Amino acid sequence: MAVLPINQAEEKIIETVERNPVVVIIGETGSGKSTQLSQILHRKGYTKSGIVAVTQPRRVAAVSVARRVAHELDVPVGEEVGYSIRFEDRTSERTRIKYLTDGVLLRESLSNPELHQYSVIILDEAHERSLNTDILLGLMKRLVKMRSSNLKVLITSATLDGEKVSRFFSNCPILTVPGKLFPVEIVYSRERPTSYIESSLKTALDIHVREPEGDVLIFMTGQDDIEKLVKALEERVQSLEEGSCMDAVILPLHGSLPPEMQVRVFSPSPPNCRRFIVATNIAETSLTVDGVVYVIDSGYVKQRQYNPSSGMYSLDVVQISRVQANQRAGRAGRTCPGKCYRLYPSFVYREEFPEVTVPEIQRSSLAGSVLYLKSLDLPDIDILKFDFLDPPSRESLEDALKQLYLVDAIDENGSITDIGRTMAELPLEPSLSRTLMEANEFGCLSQALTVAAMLSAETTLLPGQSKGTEKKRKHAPSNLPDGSGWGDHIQLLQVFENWDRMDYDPRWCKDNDLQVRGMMFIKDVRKQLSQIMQKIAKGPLDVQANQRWKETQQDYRSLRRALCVGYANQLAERMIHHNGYRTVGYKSQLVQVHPSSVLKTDENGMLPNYVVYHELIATTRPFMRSVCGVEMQWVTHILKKLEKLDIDKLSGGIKPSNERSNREEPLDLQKKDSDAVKAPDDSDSRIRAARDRFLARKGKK
DNA sequence: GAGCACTGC
Repeated sequence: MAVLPINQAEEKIIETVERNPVVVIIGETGSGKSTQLSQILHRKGYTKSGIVAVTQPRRVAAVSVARRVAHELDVPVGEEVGYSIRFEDRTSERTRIKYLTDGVLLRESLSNPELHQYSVIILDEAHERSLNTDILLGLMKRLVKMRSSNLKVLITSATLDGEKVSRFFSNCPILTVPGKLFPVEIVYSRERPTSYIESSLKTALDIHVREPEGDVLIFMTGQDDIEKLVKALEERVQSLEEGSCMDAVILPLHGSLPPEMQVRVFSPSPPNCRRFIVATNIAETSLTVDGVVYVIDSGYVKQRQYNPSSGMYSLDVVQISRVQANQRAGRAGRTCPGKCYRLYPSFVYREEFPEVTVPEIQRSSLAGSVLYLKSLDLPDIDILKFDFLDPPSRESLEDALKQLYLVDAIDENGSITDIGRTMAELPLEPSLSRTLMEANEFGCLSQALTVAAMLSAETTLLPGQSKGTEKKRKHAPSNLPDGSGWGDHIQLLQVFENWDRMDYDPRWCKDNDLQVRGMMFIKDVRKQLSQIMQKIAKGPLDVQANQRWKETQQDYRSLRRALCVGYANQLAERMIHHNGYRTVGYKSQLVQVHPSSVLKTDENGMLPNYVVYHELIATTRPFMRSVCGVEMQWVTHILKKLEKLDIDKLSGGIKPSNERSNREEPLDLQKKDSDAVKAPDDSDSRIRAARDRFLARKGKK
């Protein structure tokens, strides 16, 4: 075994850990921190009093690092060294070193808040700042105070941002371990490109003609641009004079590519052939492509962000951070010295790029996380004052409280209810966990379990809709069910029921353009949810997928009613005379049913008066994705609750009077929300009525 | 009448 940089620092690490409850360790790629830290502590006897836990943000990483360590210690996986990820617990009573995803550790701390079984907790890759890591950071801060005598916490980061983490943990020491990357030469563009597809194309061809062998990794923002660039590159490479340079293979790489296409990047390039990999930021951290010597960095990334005042997500192309730019450049120096071409001038990097990426906790809806924290019953903790490394905005926390109140997870004073406690046990977002509980009352639990599982992995439906085949598919009627007109949740239910009737035959998935792996995952999720529901009910429940499909009434009334209760925080009301909707409970927004929806109009061409939606997403316009028609009489209860809603009471009765009135205006100005997608102002009813008439006329034409 | 980056329990 080669000696890694971290082993040379072993003594220093041990000494520092023994004297301090928390230590920050900065180690670049190749330092060996993920595999060696746990072993160093194991050798020093830290596994005698408990388990050494190492968290990872991703499942594959947890598994592969655990395997590696087990191999180095020459033990079988699952014995002294094990791992635990969702659906797969490979640990035993003998396990001393345990790798796990941060989500699993969060679940464990729900049933065992002090995490007694662990003597050391290592939060690895903390610089990625995943939502779960950020919550764990806050919990660790409390935990080291409670268990100061018998718990060590190590936080590792790949960037020099350790100062901030150190300050968060009362100025704990920072150790730096060198990495093992080769030098990467940075080449900046002289000016900003007018089109970065063009610019990438030109740079890629320059490399191909002038530079010695080595693969090229190009970072783009999304599938569309990737496909355009791949096509352009293929044409241009072919037109190059034969024999003037080596051959070329061009490979796209992004998340919606089927797995068999993704793994193509792992087979090495044939001799005398250069590979061009055109990728999203999936190649930044999740997938490591070997053989890359050149990186082309567009300087942009597509990022999802949540606007708490409208309840809407948007997917925006934004500038990357300097940390991200360096991470991308580092991909060129893994096997030998490399080169990184940045398609932007150096002053843009220095003066415009933010230092670090905005952490996920400041870009997401926090309903689920807030419910989780409430269910931990942390004494004397007001959720608005929870100690986050980077606190989310007050607005975002208040939005979470409002959502939780509407689904009965907290009462009007902001205290968690029995319903909320049960919801927190389920690994689902609040709307779906609430739906399951209500469905259990209405006798349609088995159907709701299916819907919840399907929505947990929704991307599996109709994959690989490439532009070429799309038109054909539109005309070829799909064999899949249509939700009986009630919308997408019902369709998802019917799809799974059909598969169940085929005894979960993988061929059926293929015949219907459904990804087999995705559907298997859904089956696992459904099973897990069923087990948790049975545990909560302390007895057997009817959870068979197809228990009563023959008798199912065509209107799925009970299920839709359960969905209406669960999605009380995601309700929309149709405008008079046309099929646009306004959101209820948020700053009123004009939204449309997404065109991919199977929701049907009635004989007059009208959609239901009320729908609940799974998600609001602003792309070219604001859309509701996955909708379900609900009945007026179920909605009145929600409207009454909205009237009673008092956000100050919900936040714990503290009126932050001055602070709040001072802050609200500037916050609105700063907000980078869907103002870009201009929804008409709905405040004036006369304007609204006029617009309704106008749109209705337009509709008739 | 549109098209979504990436994770995770």
